[in-house]
Amino acid sequence: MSVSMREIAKLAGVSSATVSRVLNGSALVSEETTRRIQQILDELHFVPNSSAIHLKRGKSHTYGIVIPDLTNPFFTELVKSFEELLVANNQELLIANTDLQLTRAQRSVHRMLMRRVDGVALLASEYETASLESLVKNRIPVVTADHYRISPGLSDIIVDFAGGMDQVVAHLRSLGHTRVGYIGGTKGLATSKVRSESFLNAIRKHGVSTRKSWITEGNYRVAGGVVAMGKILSQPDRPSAVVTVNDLTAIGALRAARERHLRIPEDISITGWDDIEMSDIVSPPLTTLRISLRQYAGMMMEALQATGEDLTQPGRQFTVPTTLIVRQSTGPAPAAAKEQQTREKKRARKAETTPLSTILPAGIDVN
Amino acid sequence: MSVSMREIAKLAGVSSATVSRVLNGSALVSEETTRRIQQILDELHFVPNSSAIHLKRGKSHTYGIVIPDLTNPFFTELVKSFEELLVANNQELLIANTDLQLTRAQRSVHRMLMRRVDGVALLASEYETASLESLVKNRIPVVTADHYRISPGLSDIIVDFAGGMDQVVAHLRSLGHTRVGYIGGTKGLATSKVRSESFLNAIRKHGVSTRKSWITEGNYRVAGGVVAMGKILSQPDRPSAVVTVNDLTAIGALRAARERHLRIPEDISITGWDDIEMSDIVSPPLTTLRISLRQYAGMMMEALQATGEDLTQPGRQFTVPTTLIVRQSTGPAPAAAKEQQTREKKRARKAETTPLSTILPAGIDVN
DNA sequence: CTGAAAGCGCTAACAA
DNA sequence: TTGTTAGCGCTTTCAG
Repeated sequence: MSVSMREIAKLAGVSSATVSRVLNGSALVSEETTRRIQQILDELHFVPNSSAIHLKRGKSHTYGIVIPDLTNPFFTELVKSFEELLVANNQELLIANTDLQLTRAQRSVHRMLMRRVDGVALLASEYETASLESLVKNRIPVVTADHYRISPGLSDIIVDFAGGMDQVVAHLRSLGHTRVGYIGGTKGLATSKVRSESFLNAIRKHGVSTRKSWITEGNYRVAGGVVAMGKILSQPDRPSAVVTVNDLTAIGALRAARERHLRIPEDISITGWDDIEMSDIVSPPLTTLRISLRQYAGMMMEALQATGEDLTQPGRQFTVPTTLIVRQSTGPAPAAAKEQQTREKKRARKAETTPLSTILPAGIDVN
Repeated sequence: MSVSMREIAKLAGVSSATVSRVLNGSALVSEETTRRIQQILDELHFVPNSSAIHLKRGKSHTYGIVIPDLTNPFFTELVKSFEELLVANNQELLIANTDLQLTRAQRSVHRMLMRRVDGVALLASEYETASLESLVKNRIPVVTADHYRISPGLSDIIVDFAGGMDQVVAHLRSLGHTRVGYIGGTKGLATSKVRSESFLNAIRKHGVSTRKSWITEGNYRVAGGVVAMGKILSQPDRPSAVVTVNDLTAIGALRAARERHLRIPEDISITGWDDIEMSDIVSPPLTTLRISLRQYAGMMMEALQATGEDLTQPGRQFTVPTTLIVRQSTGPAPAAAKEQQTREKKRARKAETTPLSTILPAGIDVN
């Protein structure tokens, strides 16, 4: 076992209360004793036991975050932003990775409960009501992502899918695309449904056409994008652009297209969503929708703190906006259905019809 | 505050000791009381307070891991493996991201100390002696990465850089490369030095030449690779292959080469290190050295547990091997110094001189 | 089979 | 300015 306050006190010839006072900088302890105690503290490398403090004070100063996939950059980047915020506020972060497994999600929540965390950000989408319920029952503030539901102690942050889809589709339309496909997220998740509906609405609004066989599902990961894009590309009649549900999916789609020797964006345009660091690094760099992670993390904090004050409050609904980032994975649509024949023409027209306003690479400091 | 055992006890008309017994499944409590207590437990969604348990039992059942960059896939993938191991062992993982800032590293270690973690994996390289020292002084088992030093309570895991460099350089040599450049890691870090020396040794051994201006430094990130590769490529006389210190650096190098319209591997070959998931996704997929993260995580566990038993033991030195994964970022060397002229010839010879034994993509389940 | 009591390391009245 | 005391929520002898 490590050193305890009592031992320090004994060595200094004072009571543990005095040591505690020195440790907390508080109170008016004589300079003399302070110095003496401080010296012993340093010598013995004393570090207070947080469990004891927590037990006594009843505050854990810890927030939890439950994410579905630690290897998805969107989440790690978000975790990073959130952690920075917490550290600045003298709080700790407990991270739990569920790997999309229900049991792991439940255990994670259970651990957070045991820790008596001050709040939980639940970004896993496969949680069932049980986890959420026990959190709420235990009066712990919760903030969810794209859950589309709030209640006392439960806030929610939704991404503006409608607005974002509107932006991408408008962008594609302005490039001349009228036949657009879609790769969505895991089937059965509420957020997947909202996203695909937003896509369909945008399609309708902008007079762009699609067809059932061009609407596919992925799993928010690269592999899912590869498979889904394969399905779209194996059809005799292909769309000239494919909108995907997130950057990892888009990267998979890119890969599938490359395997079939299609040029991007000359033969087919692809868009992503999230603007993870990687999206500017793949070839070609992805046109995507950026979500400000600082903003997102800030909303999580705000939601958790607000609810923390008063658990009877209804909880808040936040909406995080998206920004269209145009890079090289989208370009003018091939003129006609038989793309092959139009390459020459297209090259000639390229200079005038390319409204690509490229922005600086994100997250890459080249100098 | 949440429900405590005492309240449960009161409701069940028993003492808290009995409730504790039921909770721990232990002892011989009558079925009748067990059932009665269990019901109340369920009804009230009771979850024990881990701080109290920790305080009482003196065991935190928590390990800590300090990493320099949460957005570097190598680390997140490692964290994931490590966490899986821990969860299987009923332990928890406390993650700390230092973002390469010394103060953050120190604070992280301090938090781990407060938590009385059972062991710490210190993967940050910028830690100064102070952090390590307080860990050791507090009798907490520590395992470091590429620290090249062990002592009582302090184990170390080193990657077999010598062996790995030998493999890459041999591979390049067999492809006809005799002029090879190198992009290393952040200057001043011990591990960077070991890596570059390993490279130089391998170069010598295989009769490959390099030159001072081809030996550059990055920062283990994409941006550093871009800059370093830029320096190499801006020289009138270029190497035909560049070995880099990790995959992120290699990806940066790839990017820099692409910006200069060089074809890879036709014009220049590039190798990475780590075999992160992304390395098989970029274009072209990277030839790299794989480090088994399961193995690495297993070693961390083993080291921590072994030292945990007996802190007077000297600590162990582990070496993790590497496996060369050949993908498409390396190919036959251009025949002569003036690469441009040899393209045609090379194409003709390609069939016979290409010993690329491509392996299946890692981490991508296409079906 | 169950309860009483002590104590893990710390803080916060309240006294002195 | 400092010490005494009680107690946070739990486990664990030791009695009964």
